[in-house]
Amino acid sequence: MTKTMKEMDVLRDHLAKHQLKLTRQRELILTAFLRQEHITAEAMYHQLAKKDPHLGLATIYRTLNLFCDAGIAQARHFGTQTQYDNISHKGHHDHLICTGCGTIVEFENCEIERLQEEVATKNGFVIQTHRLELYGLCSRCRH
Amino acid sequence: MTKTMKEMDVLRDHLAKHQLKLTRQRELILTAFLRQEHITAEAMYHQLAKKDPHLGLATIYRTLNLFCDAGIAQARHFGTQTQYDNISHKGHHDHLICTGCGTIVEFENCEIERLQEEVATKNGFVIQTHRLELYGLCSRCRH
DNA sequence: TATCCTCTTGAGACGGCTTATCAATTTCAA
DNA sequence: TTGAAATTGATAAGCCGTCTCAAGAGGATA
Repeated sequence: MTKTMKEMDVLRDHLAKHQLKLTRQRELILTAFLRQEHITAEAMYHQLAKKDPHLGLATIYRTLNLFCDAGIAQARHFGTQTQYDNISHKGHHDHLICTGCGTIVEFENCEIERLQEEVATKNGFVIQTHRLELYGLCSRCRH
Repeated sequence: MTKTMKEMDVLRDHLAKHQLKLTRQRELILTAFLRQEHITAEAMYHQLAKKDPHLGLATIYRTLNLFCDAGIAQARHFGTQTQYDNISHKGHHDHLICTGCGTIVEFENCEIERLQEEVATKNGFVIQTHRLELYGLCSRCRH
């Protein structure tokens, strides 16, 4: 079973549970979405314009938000725009963000993830996803 | 020397260095800002409406952004709004958020914070602030 | 302290991003 | 195949934050 199919099943499951329907547009957007780690609605709009010139921007926003509800995507506000992160990659990508120049460095740290699990367990939670963003100045912006 | 005075001096210093002026509004907003850990422009607008009904929202935005330039505050996008964090505030907490019922549990974990510093240093960053949110199901919502 | 140049303010216009509206279309269970 | 219900595309509307500009305030200088 490919990764794409796994996500598609998650979507199908969510749709069934909520009396929603699987449409051509939702399949198209999911397929495109799974090819990236994160993307904005606007960027996807341009990316898909070739494949379906009539696909509306509103539909993309609606669909990406649907993916968030289904647990496939996660919205992250950065600057004035919303980034939609692919959660299946997300588990291992946190962000260091320079408040000076906006540079984003991705990192992963198993030890931090382990401690997160520990905190969650201590509070009776089971983690589905998380968001960790460190804001500061990169070496260049400090001078 | 009180904490308020220390921040006020930082502001004065920044103003002097950039040929800016210390106004009644800037003093008022700084005093209010230092009383909180983080606040939105809109919230501060309502908070200060009693003290100065003519204080404009644009002035609050401009002033909070000025504080960011001066290194007193830090802007962080949260939801659709911008949160202005008080950088000198140390008692920072992170959040465990239940995706089932919306319950939010605050926690702090020194070990995680230490590891964050480590990651930042390794990448040449100096952290100003951070945000850590763990999303999952609480014990009640799992059943 | 009075003067004067410059910076700041307040009010509202403006612009970018996202969501709401609604008639036409599509999905899918029966 | 049919029909109720969900979805779509186009665009209007809404929200948040910034810009504009005339009126007002700060503060260096004498």
